[in-house]
Amino acid sequence: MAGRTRRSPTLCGSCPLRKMPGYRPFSDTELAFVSEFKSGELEVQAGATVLVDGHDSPHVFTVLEGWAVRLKELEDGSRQIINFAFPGDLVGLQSSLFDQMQHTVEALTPMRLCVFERAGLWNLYRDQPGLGFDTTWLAAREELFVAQHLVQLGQRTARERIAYTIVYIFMRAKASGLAKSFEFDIPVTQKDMADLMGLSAVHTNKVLKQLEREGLLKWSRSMINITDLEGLRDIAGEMAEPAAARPFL
Amino acid sequence: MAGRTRRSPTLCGSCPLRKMPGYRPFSDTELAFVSEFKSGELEVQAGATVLVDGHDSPHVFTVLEGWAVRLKELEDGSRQIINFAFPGDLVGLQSSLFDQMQHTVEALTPMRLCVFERAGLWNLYRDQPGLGFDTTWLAAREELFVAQHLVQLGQRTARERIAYTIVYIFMRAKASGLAKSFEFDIPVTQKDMADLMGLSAVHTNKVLKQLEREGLLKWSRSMINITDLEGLRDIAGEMAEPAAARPFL
DNA sequence: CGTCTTTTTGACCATTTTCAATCAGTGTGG
DNA sequence: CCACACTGATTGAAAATGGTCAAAAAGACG
Repeated sequence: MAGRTRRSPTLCGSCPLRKMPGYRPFSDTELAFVSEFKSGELEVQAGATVLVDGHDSPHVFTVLEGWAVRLKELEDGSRQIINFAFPGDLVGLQSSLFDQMQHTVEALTPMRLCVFERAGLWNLYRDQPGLGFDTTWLAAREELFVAQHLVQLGQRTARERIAYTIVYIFMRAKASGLAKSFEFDIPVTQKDMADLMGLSAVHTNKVLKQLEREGLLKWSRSMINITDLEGLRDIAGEMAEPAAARPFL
Repeated sequence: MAGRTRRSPTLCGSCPLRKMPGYRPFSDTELAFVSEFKSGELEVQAGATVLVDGHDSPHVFTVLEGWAVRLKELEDGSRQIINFAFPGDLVGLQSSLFDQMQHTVEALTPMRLCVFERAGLWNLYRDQPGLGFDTTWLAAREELFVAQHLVQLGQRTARERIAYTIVYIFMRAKASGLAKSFEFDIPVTQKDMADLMGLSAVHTNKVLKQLEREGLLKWSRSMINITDLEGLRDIAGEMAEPAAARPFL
């Protein structure tokens, strides 16, 4: 729960996400509502825990900057990453709907998150049906992504899963402005990738090295360079993503 | 897409689900809205395909009676079951939100589904914010279930996954009135269980037999008898479910 | 009954895990 | 600036969980 309120909160009117292509623009009344709804900004360091499994939170957040993971930790110490959270993604909705988080949210990079009072969520549905609709859209898209991950774990080989993960991360990072080209910062360890795809870190490394030998990618330190996206896509298989401009709060 | 309109559609006012414990009751205006929103009823046979992956559907459905599976079929013929759909569950929302289904929905038993026009969904958000909220609730719960499955596939052994699945099915079937006691009809083949938990049918069978030898359950034909729920729970591990009374449309 | 699907079992195989060690990169304090 | 510590990456060898193949048994259905 490390973090502090920021000195100069971003104004919704000049929200950097709204300028990005692929993000649905707001109407004036929506903008006014969200500006009012937003109660603050949370800034956390890399590695910080934003939300804790099993706990309640009075807030919902929208990622403004940075990457996070949503993950589940088991008693035996193993962990399963459920998905990443990128800018524009909502985190903590579970807490508002079910009174308690069912997973933990951890920052992979320094992050800034818009803070909303859970209590105000109801007003959103009442006053801004379009934003209510958007919230459902975001929740359903999240389900879609998790289901796609499930398909990988259930039916595909380690090689396919790894290729899928690379393409998935690239696609999402690109869409959220965190990757400008085929070479980009990836604040994800090989262990993280292993924990996402249900593999051991050792085997993940072996497969990655093999893909590297085949000239598909190059991963050094926290930088990845995708040298053959089409090749990776072929291995990865189907990668559905909603076409429409995505909403966000 | 087999199915036909039913002779005598169920009236929302006398919806059997509303009488079930654990289902959130409607207010009068909500009831009136949904009665109007409901445009028909779809009755299908066991094995019928309700919604097809990759296709668009002008409808959203609420399961009124019966079980379905939501699944993804791969090019190589393998399939991954994403989740079951029980009475009260919404299916086809993806089609309304993303213009196309990202999975197939198949009936496991004869089913009846309430039909809603996708075009009317927007009115629901506008006129009945509470129901809009409920729709988000349902979508988020679905994500929660899929994430729980993901954790099983990623981190747990075959034995644990099978025990988890049995308990999960029991819990959901009980809550939706499809299981009255520890012994109930289970219209799920061992292959289905395998396809849900990312295992082979052969290994699934071996594990099930082992659990049977240990006196935890008995599964003959399409009937399952849970003889030691606590034992299964111990193996299954954490089984989160939202406590609050669930909404439905 | 005869056919089809599903379940069951045994034998063998292999993808992936676990274990063990080394190496590389990064950060810290003296 | 260097020794030390720590985390993450890399590699090889051994072990194992779970998969594939094959075939028979048991239901289900017309």
